Amino acid sequence: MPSAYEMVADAIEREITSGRLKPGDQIGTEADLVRQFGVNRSTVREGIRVLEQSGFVRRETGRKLFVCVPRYRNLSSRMSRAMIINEVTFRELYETAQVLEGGAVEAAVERATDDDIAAMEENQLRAESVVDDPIRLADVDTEFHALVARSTRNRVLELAREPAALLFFPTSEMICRRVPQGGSRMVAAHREIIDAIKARDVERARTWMFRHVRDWKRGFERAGRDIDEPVERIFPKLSPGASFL
Amino acid sequence: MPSAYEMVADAIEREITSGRLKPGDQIGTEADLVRQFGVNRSTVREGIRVLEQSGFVRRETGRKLFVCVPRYRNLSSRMSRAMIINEVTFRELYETAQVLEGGAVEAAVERATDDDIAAMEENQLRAESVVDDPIRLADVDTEFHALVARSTRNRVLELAREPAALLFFPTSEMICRRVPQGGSRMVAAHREIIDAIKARDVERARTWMFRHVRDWKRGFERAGRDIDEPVERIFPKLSPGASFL
DNA sequence: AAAATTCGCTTTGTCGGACAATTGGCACTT
DNA sequence: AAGTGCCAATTGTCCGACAAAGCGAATTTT
Repeated sequence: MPSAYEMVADAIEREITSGRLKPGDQIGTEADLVRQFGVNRSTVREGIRVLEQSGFVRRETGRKLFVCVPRYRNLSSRMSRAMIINEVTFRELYETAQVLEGGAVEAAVERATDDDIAAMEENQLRAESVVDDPIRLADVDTEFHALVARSTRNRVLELAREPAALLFFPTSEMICRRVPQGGSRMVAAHREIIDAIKARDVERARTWMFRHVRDWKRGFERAGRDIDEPVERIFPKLSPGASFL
Repeated sequence: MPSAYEMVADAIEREITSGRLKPGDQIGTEADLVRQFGVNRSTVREGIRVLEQSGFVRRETGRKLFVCVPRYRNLSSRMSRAMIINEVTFRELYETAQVLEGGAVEAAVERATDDDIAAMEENQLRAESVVDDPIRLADVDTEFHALVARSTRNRVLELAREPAALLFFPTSEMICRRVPQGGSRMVAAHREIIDAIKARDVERARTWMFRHVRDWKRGFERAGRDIDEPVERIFPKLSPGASFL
């Protein structure tokens, strides 16, 4: 027997997943829902919290409850935190990065538009200008990979890599900070990858992405870390600068 | 300024992510939290709903609030629903499946234990026995891929594929039902994959996984579907039989 | 008349208290 | 010691209330 607040949340969620409520639609006020479901406002509010947390509805600055397309960021960030608690190791992260970034760059070679490439070039300019600033460089690197992923025009793939990607940044930052020439190698790899995408050269793109990710692992090892160590609290907090996502 | 219930949720979440509260630990009663945070019980309860939905805490049949390792199933299923609402296409699903299942089988070749292989063999036996029952076969197929993923000993990779995998099942079922000999081809492919894993033959494993996934797409096409069609409501409900996940 | 301001209504966030149902633990019985 | 029944604790839900913040409309100002 599901409790009342669960029924409220489920009922509204069904309205959304079934398409009867579409993104952008407004949901009634709390008082409306009270009347609609015949439960107390406290109960309605608990149901709303569930939906809000699920990402199905959003409230904007204390007002107006409206349906929204669940933005992945929420879910991804929660998955990232789940991974931390589960004490996943750097090795797991690395291996997954090879698979996902390799797959992403392959699809990007196939589908990247001129706009996508322009965005990467712009990113590259910024990368070159902050090559000696570990924090900024790690941030730019994270963005670079997100740009590659977006170029795939594949939201499922983009989504699949995001939880892990959120954990890339903090480690990248640590690596850039501790490994001399890590920055220049990174920028050089990006250059090759962009050129390979431009030339629609899948093999070259995969090769350089592979090297780039392998460098990332080597940097991690040279920084004196054990790759079988949990990524647990290697970093202070989750990607403070990844605001562009 | 964050609202009170958010502060409660954040505070408890920090206790968990920082490691001060460990999985299995009990969190005080609602009354305790009321005293601890100096807010009303309704407020505490809203905060608890948020945490519960995030997967950080769980309540067992109306009692005892305890910290738990966020189990991915919740998050994955939510991501799947998000993908449906975003109207991802079969093509996106297919492309991602190639990347992820290919990567998974490669890691599985490297790390599968005897137990893993035994589980796959057992799964294969069941597959052979239900080769003409589309629903059961699709269910067994989903389990097969989950077994491969588990063999990787890579929770990040396992997690990355799960949201997409939850969408595989319903389409598999449709394909098995509509394409004659789809079942036998599937069983044959599984056989090859298992043998390749046993033989630690990466190339063969990748090749057959690739064929297997490609068959899946072909089945989809032969069933008269357009692969650029949103997977929206191809299926009635989300994986009713995937209880083993 | 157009723009700015003020006033009031609505809605949210929070609070305090209340009650039935369920559960856990404890004392009591066998 | 094991089983049983009672009491206290706890949860789910409800009711009513209030301050703060936003929105709209009426009003005032330019």
